[in-house]
This record gives sequence, structure tokens and C-alpha cells, in this order.
Amino acid sequence: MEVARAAGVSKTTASDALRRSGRVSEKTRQLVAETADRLGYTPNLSARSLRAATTGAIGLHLPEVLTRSEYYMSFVFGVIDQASRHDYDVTLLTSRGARARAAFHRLDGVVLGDPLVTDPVVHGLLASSVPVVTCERFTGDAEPAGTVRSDHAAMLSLLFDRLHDAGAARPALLASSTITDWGAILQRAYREWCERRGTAVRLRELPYGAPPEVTQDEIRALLSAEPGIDALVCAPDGSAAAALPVLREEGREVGRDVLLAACVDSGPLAHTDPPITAIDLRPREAGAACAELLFDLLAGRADEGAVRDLPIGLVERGSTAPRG
Amino acid sequence: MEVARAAGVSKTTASDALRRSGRVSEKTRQLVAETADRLGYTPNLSARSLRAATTGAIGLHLPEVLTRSEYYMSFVFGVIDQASRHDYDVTLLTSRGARARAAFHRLDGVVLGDPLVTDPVVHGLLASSVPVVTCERFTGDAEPAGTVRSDHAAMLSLLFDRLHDAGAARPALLASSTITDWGAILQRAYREWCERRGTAVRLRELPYGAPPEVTQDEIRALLSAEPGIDALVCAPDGSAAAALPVLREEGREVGRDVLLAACVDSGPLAHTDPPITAIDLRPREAGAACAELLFDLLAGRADEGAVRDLPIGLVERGSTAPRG
DNA sequence: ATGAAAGCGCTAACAT
DNA sequence: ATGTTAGCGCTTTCAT
Repeated sequence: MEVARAAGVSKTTASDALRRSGRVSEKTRQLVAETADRLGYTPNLSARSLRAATTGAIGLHLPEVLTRSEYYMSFVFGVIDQASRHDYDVTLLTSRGARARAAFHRLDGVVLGDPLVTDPVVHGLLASSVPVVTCERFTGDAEPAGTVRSDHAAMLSLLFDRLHDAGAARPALLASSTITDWGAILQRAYREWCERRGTAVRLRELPYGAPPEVTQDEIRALLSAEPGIDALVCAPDGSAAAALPVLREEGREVGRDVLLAACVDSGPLAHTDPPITAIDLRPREAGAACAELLFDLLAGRADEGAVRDLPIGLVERGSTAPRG
Repeated sequence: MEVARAAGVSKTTASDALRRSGRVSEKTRQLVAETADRLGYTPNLSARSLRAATTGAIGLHLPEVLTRSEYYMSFVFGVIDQASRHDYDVTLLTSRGARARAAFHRLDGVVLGDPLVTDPVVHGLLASSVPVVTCERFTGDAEPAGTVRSDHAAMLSLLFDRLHDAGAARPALLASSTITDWGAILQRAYREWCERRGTAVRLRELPYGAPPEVTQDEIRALLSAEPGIDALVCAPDGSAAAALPVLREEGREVGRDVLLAACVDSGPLAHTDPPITAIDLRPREAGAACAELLFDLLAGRADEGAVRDLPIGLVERGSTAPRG
């Protein structure tokens, strides 16, 4: 605190004054505060971190494939929101591995949005000493310190029930890759639903982060392989919007000839024609819940291996209107 | 390096070995590397930062209103991509952190995506001692160390020319707020275009981050105030998609009765019916360019006040097809 | 080619 | 209520 010592007090006094530790008199506190302000002083966080063995920052890692996803953007802001509430910074970790390893001592903890089994950084982080909270379970063998999850199976089952009630007898699933737990759960839930209902499984899987063209080709393939399909549920983010023109080009009127629903809601789905029914994954809340759990773990308010539940919702729109 | 000293060498040697400073013999380097690996050693970045007076991290600040925006998500990944190429971390700054934490010596520099004049954090950062690069000019009075900008005026003018060529005589602009430079430029460019063409100005401004309902109400108001409109250009991200159902509900066929275009391209716009013409702002490249400029400034490869240009594109789709 | 020592800015522990 | 000292883990002299 050599700068603020120019206020005529010792380093310690200045330090204590600025951190309001209640050690110094109100008068000196004022004086120091003013001086610091005048000199444009800002504390050196590196030094503080070094001393305190705590960094005031948490990491956030996302699957890099998903450059364009409203879901993750909302998730990010959820994490940030909660972090800043605890006066923490959020550092984004990339899949360029070398760095992540080195970042360990710069972070007090890490949040993993949808950990891919195929991502080496994910493994690295889980193997490290910092506490890790994952959104959705990690299907690999490492155990995160905390997990936030939702009941996707129940929600998907509910969605198919609704489609069935609306008159769909041969619903299909455009599935997402099983490299995420979410993708795997959806496939399983769909198969189980089909079994319960005694319906044939009509499923097609897309790789994670597939571009729209690939998605559309897959949908065309699905439709030509299974012409009897009367409802289509699309798992990958953005795939339902991409399905709309394909269905139309096949001469099927969405909401009448064929019902359509998405497993990931997003802004545009509310404004297509017709608007598309979707599962609302509450991404912002999910991000916030992950961060919250991480802070609880750091503070000892939660136990290693804690699992928390995040409720999700179903937004029914015109694309699944009951048949007149 | 007390841990690695267990390899029988001094702190200095260990440090030099791990950083390959070329000081130590290959044999000792090997030995130290192995020991460090065995002990699971990771360098303490706080200590390193303290010593080096450099942090290995840059900050990124975005307008918080935009929770759901593909543009910003891509921008973020552009920044991250470039940062990790330079072996830097990226820390996200919120508007919530009342104190501009960047100045807290945790960051070597900051990138501001679309600085809002109304954002106090933006002012704080620009007033701080760290170099700041903004994407788009800052309309306040502070001067960033670097700026990446695009010729939005020319592109918008080109877009209106195309609409005109396609038969639109009374084009309107659903404008974005002027709290960003981008929003202001678009409004100005439109007015100038109208003047050049001798056309009346048909403009309506939306607040930044307006929800879809507000957007749609505004569009309805615009249409009822100016029934003669035969082309609509929507500036705010997502507003063109929201416009589509409104136009349809008014009985106008998009691409025939009325042309429609967006000032911000995004995935869904390619898959609406008809697909919507849009300006491609190249967000990922923009983010990368900002980060690159920042690193150039830090390394002295660019001068204070540098301005760089980022080319943008126009993606013409069915919504602006020339009238038969 | 390697060691020893100093010090980056901060704060906890021990004085006064 | 305030000052002094020590040391967090690292790297940069300066010495060997």
C-alpha cells in the first residue's frame, strides 16, 4: 500500500481501512479512502489471491461446437448473474486444453455446461483438485463435486403423451447424440414411451452441433423412411426450426398433417408459422443453479456429490394443436 | 517451487526447467518435468501475475440486456478463440459489478462488445488504466485504445437499394435505439438514403433488448400508421423473425406484397418461410478482430486510438425476391 | 549450468 | 487504534 501510505499511515492501516475490517477509526478510514480515490488506487488482485489462496473467480466451460445457441448464452448469463452476486468473476475456459490445466490455480471452482464425454478438457477438469459442478450428469466415470439436473425423461414422456392425445399415433424423434447425458436420456425415454404405448420406434440421431443442412437432410431421410410419421419431436437445438420448411416442402401442414415439437425452446420458435411447441429448459435458471451449488460447495453449505433438481417446463404452441 | 525442489534442484532451476528458459541442461529439465508431473504440480498463476505484473487474462463486457442473442454468443467465441491462441483467458464482466473490476489488476485489457452509452461499467472501464477495445464506436466522450468497426451505413444503403430495385417504393425501418453507435448509424443511413431517393422517412424505434411482444406491437403500429409500406427492414436482433407472423396476420405475403430484411443475420432466418434476407455482421470475426487488436496494442504492434475495419456481408434470401 | 537472495503487493499475526 | 514483521509462490538479478 505504498501509494496510500502517502496518507501518512502504515500499509496495514491503509489495507484495513480499505477493506473496512473495523480495525481503524472512522476518521482514518475516511482519510485513506479519500487518498486512495485521489490517487486512483486499485488493489492488486493477484497479490490478494496469492496471500489468500483464493482467487475470486470461477471457470465456465461449454461445448465449443455450439457457437450459436441461445440456450448456452442464457446459461452463461445465469452463471454470471449468480457469480457477481457473490462478487466473483467468471472465466471462460476453451477446449484448447493446455490452458485449462494451468488455470486451475486461478479458479476457485468450475461449472461445466453439458459435459461431453468426448471432451478432453472436461476430463482434465474433473480430474483436477478444484470443485466442479456439472449441468446434467457426466456420463464418463469421473464424479463431479456437484450436479444440477432436470427430469428430462418425465418431460419428454409428457410431451409424447400430449402428442398422442392430440391424435398422433406414429410419433418420431430426431435425436441428439448420446455424448451428452441429456441426449442419452431423451433417446431412452422415447424408447420406453414407445414400449409402453406399443408403438414402433422411429428415431434418427444427429451428431452434436450438426449444421442446418445436415439436419434437414436427416429429416428428409427420416420422412422418406417412415412416411407414416404424424408427429416429429426434434431434440437438437435449432433442429425444429430447420424442420419446418422441410415438412412444408413435403406438402405436410404442420399442426394438422403432422405435429412438431422441440426439446429446446428458443425465441424464434414462438414466432414461426405456426409457432412451435417446445420444452423450456430454463437455461438461465440452470446456470444460476450451477453457480449457486458451486458456491455452496465452496462454503461448505453443500456436500461433495450433491445433486440438485431444476424444474423445466412445456410451452405448448400451435404446432401441436389438437386435430380439429 | 518447493515441491519440485524435492527433485534435488533449487527453486530457480526448477522454475527455469519448467519454463524451458534454455538455462538448464536437458537432463535436469527432463528430471524436473517428470517430478512435477508425478507430484501433479501446477504453477500458481496469482504468484506469477504478481511477479510479472501481467495477468494472462483479458476481460469481455457485453450489454446485459441481450441474454438471448446468437450474435453475441458468436462474438464471445470469436474473442475466446483469439485469446486462447495467445494463451490468454477471457473473463466476463457484468454490469452488476458496481466497481469496475477490470481496473483491479486482474486483466491486461478489455474488449467491449457494443458499448452502450447508458452503461456505467462501460464508462468505468474506459476511465480505467487498462487498454480497451470496443466493437463499434463508443458514442460517449471517452476514447478507447482501439476500435473495430464496420461500414454499416454503406451496407444498409446497399440493402435499401436492392429493395428499391426489387420494386419497393416505400420502404420502412424498424430501428434500434441510438444508445449504441450501430443503432445510430443505421437510423442516419436510412434517413440519408430516403433523402437521396426523395422518399418519405418511415421509421419506428425500438428500445434496446425489447421483448418480442413489444416488437410486434410496434410493427403493427408502424403498419397501421403507414399502410403503404412495401418493404420493412428490421434492425434489432430477432425483430425480423417476429415481424413475419405480424405481416402474415395483416394479410401481406412476404416476398410479394411486402419485402422483409434483417440487419442482423442469425440461424433461424435461413429457415423461415420465406427465408429472410439479412446483413451478416460476421460476429465471430468481429470478436476475433477485437481481441487481436487488443493483443496488438498490448504488444505495441498497434497504436493508441487504432481503428480497424471489419467487412460485413449481405445474404439475400426469398423475403426480398424481385417482384415477378 | 546452477544457487542464493530479493521483492512483486498484499494481509494475518504479533507487537505497541 | 495503529505500526512492524513475515511470507504467500514466483521470477529476475547477481553470484558462483
